[in-house]
Amino acid sequence: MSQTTRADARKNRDLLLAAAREAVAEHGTDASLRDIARRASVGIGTLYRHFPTREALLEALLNANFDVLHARADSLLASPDPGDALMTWLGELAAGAATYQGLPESIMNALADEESGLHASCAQMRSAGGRLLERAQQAGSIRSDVTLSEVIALTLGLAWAAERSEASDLAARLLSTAMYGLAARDH
Amino acid sequence: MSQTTRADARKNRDLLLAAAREAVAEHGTDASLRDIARRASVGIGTLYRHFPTREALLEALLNANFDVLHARADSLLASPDPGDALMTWLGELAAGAATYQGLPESIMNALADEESGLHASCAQMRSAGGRLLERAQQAGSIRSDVTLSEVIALTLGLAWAAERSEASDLAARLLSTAMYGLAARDH
DNA sequence: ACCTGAACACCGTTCAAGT
DNA sequence: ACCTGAACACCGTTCAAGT
Repeated sequence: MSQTTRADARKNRDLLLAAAREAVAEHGTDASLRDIARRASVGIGTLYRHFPTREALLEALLNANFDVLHARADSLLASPDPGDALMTWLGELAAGAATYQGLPESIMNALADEESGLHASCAQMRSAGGRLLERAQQAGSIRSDVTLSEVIALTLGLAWAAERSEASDLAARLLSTAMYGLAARDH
Repeated sequence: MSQTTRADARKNRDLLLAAAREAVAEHGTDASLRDIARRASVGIGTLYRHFPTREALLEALLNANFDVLHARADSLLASPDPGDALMTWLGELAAGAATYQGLPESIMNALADEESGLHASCAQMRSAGGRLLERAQQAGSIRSDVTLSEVIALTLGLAWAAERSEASDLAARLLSTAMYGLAARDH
């Protein structure tokens, strides 16, 4: 990353990331690390030197995706309907988690484990959603007794379920159903 | 199983099941098969002879649990409130799926894969829930556009999410929230 | 400073050899 | 009919030896 990085190291890092992207696309989040090193034509030790854990590798892989989700949350914060804004964002979270097989699980695990190399990214993502949730609750469109962690867990749980299903729109359908459950009612 | 089974084979089967129960309780659904054979003081080949796949072993392990769930569905079919009955049963499904770590995933996979040794048990369980869902929909307490597979996927997804969380009541909380979403509304 | 790959301790699964 | 465990092809992870 820094400008003092040796050119060969920098190149290996890039090769590893490209190989990882391929392998994870094919085999999901728990793709073989050995296989990734092989694809990158690099020793397995080199992979470990650049990415000490699988989660650190995933973090590098998903960086851009998290940034997009974060930016989306910020822009949705300015949209007129707070309830719709949250719903839209959760839908994008679910869609993003469907990028790679096993990703909902990786994110969920990372949120629960502060030591995970993926924790910071995920926690930041969650916080971004938190602002949308607060706004929706203050606007009275979402139940006030519901927690940020619950909303995220719900969304990732549905994304997880959708992974193991032929119905490609399952996540969206389940999410929209669940949103009815999250809606505040005045009776 | 049959009465012509040799006594030693029968004994090994029982030893394997007891060992599996222990190992799965400790390490979840993907406990090491080798470790199970070791705990049973049996060759790894013997495990494979009795249970050709991990799913077949799980099936034997979970048999009784599925029977209970099935019976519960039947008895709840006679309860006065169809909506409550479904909710209660789904709650018990979620609780049952929390028996072993990884069980929601095993069930979900089995439902999606007809070749799985666990498929029949799970499909039967799902059907039992189907009768409760139909009744609740005919009574007008559950939205009619919702599918049996969706309701099961929703429930297992929430049970899965609850696995990775400190809040022990998360599954129940999420499920009750989701049930609001499943409720039919007359406005 | 970085890279390599052998080495270690595990897997799941099969199958020839035994009783 | 059933049991055994060596054998095979994989893992993740570490670390001495190299440049």
